[in-house]
Amino acid sequence: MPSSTRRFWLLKSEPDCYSIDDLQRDGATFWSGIRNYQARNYMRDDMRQGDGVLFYHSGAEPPCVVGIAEVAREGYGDHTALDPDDDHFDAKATPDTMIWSMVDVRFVKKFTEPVPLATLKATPGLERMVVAQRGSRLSVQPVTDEEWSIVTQLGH
DNA sequence: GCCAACGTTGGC
DNA sequence: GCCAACGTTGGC
Repeated sequence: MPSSTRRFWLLKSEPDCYSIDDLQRDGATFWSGIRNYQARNYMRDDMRQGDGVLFYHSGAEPPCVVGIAEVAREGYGDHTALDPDDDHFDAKATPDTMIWSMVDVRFVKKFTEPVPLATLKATPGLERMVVAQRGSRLSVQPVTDEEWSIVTQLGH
């Protein structure tokens, strides 16, 4: 795929842990703590600066897409894996291997209308969206151009 | 709080 | 390499 093509993603976060309001306050943040290989691979290999990100609140009532961010820095080593005091410490990670990767994301906008999961599931064109699939636990997900267009229109 | 779905681990 | 057991995620 040409590097000029902008792609789209969905990042999950529990709002009690890190919410869209936290990102708005911070402006940007490093997306650390991902400890799933598929999610890691997307961040390490596929996410490009400027890619669009749907910010999703999991564990919220209701769970919903709450806004937009963008990739501000492409994949690099997640240093929190090296810190024994960190919740996401991984004894297998070393400064040489790192193992885990993260990206930086920058706040773009908060939706005026959050888009609940139930709406995603009920909206034509979003049937195949990863987050709408039963048992979907992946916290970093690809989003198609069409899905991005529909969801960002729904959210405003 | 329940539990289905999923990813990972480890015995064999 | 299989697969049962386990821990975690996350909707409901």
